[in-house]
Parts: sequence; C-alpha cells; structure tokens
Amino acid sequence: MPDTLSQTFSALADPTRRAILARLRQGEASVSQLAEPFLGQMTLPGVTKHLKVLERAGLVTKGREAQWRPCTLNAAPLKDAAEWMDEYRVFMEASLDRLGEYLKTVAPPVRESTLTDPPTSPPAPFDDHR
Amino acid sequence: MPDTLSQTFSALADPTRRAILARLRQGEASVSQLAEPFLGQMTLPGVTKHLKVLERAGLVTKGREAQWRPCTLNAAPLKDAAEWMDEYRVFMEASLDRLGEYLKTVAPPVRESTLTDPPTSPPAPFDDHR
DNA sequence: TGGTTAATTAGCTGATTAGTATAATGCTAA
DNA sequence: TTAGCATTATACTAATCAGCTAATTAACCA
Repeated sequence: MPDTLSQTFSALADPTRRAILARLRQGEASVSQLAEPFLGQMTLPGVTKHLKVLERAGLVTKGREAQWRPCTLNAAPLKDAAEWMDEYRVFMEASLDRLGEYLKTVAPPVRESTLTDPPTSPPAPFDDHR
Repeated sequence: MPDTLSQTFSALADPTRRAILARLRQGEASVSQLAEPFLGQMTLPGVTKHLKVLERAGLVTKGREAQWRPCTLNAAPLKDAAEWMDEYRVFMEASLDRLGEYLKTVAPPVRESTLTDPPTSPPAPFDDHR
C-alpha cells in the first residue's frame, strides 16, 4: 500500500507513460489514439496497462463515449510532487554552483554570466559517528 | 537500460529513499546515521540497498572517511525532473480550478480569495476516432 | 596480533512489473 | 441479428525489487 507521492513518482518513472501524459496535454484522446505512436514497439494491451498505472495514480481520468474511452490529463497529483521538489530547489542551484566550480578548475572560463554567488547551502561538517 | 529521468523518478518513488534525501538536506551523514531512524522497520543492508539506488540515480554521493562512508546530497538530477514538471504547471492550476468549480456546486462558497479566473487551458474537443 | 565497528556482499524469498498472445465484452451500424 | 471496431480481461513469462539472514571486507584500536 504505497503512499500517494510514491505512486505518482512511480507512474512517472517510465518514458511511455510520460509520453502519454505529454500527448494528453494537447487534449483528450482515446486509448487507441494514445497507443498509436507506440504500436511499433508495444501491443495495445501493453498500453492499456500503462494507462491503468496512470489511472491508479490519478493522473489520467477515463470517460466513456460509446465504445471509446476518452482519456484526460489530471495534473493535480503532480502538485504534491512539485511541492516536494520545491524543498530541494536551493540544493539544485547549489549542485550547479559546485559543477561550475569544478568546471572552472578543469577548463578556462568561457565568459559565463552569473556564476559568482557564494554557495547557497554551506555544507555541514561530518561529525564522525554516534 | 532506463533513461536518466526514469531512474530519477524511480528513485524518488519510495518513502524511505525520500526520507534519506530529506535527512541529507541537513548535511553529510554516514550510512548508519542515515539508517538509524529506520532500524526499527528495516535492517542495515536494506538501507544500503536504498542508498545504492539513490547513488545509481546520481542523487547521493558516497565518500570515504576511515571506515565511514559520508553521504552527501546531489540534487542536480532533480533539476531535470523539475523541468519536466514545469511543462505541467499550467495543468496543475487547471486541475485546481476544476476542483474549485466542483466544490462550488457542492458546498456554499466559504469566502475564497482568488478563484475567479477563467480556466487556463480550454479543453480540446474529443474528435471521435481516426 | 586480535577484537571491534562500519559497511557491503551473497544468496535467498515473495511481490510486483512489463510485456506477450489470445479471448472476451460492449458498442455501433448494416 | 450479425459483423466489426474499441477496449479490457485472462493467463502466462521474464525481470526487477524490497526485504531478510549470514558471511565478508575494511578500517581502526589496544
């Protein structure tokens, strides 16, 4: 019984599923419409399974229209994921700063604009064990 | 051979691993320090495995300090994930707007501040198949 | 040298996942 | 009522994952 956030991240951890979500940004689509780009590499039941994962994660909602199941994007669960990530925003910058420092030691500076700020998160000392 | 983004999301799809990352925001920590909060529910080798997943995803770097392996957070891979999510920002809002609309039909409005804007992404019509 | 601590490896189990092929369901239209 | 399309269900395989115990490596200290 995985928590919601894990289910969301898990659903996103597959390129086929991410492509389906990207396709749904352009609007509703039926299952076979969604499957069409993948039918070279995957069968229709395969796509159905991926859709079920997205559905379980609440990222896709399936309607009914005669024999079609128009699927729509529901990005609400992404909100939680994005909020979780926001906590790491400052560390993303810090990592890039570190990367910048590293590059400066390897290659001559190539006229970067703003790489001058002090590191945003001073590393805490490693206080041995216990 | 999963792509980088899938590896990142996959690594995040576990509460233990997310807790480890959260812990590392406060600075370096040894493996046993990281394991300590989980030792009630999990053994040390279990934590080592989770750390290996995080390491493979590039989210954690392990150093050497005598018999300890001080682990540090590397949030750089999160940058890509965050950028991927940014494409869905507008749809997160749209979902919330839809939620707001729905709530308005169910309960009397409870003095919400700004819930007045038109939907940010007009739903595209479902053009049957083909 | 031997003992202790930190961490990993190896080998196992059970659960989950991604994929397949084929069969079944449900709807529309002739 | 039957044919045909869209979708899902079933049943199977192979691979991966999360967890365990027990054993091993590696470093320190006395």
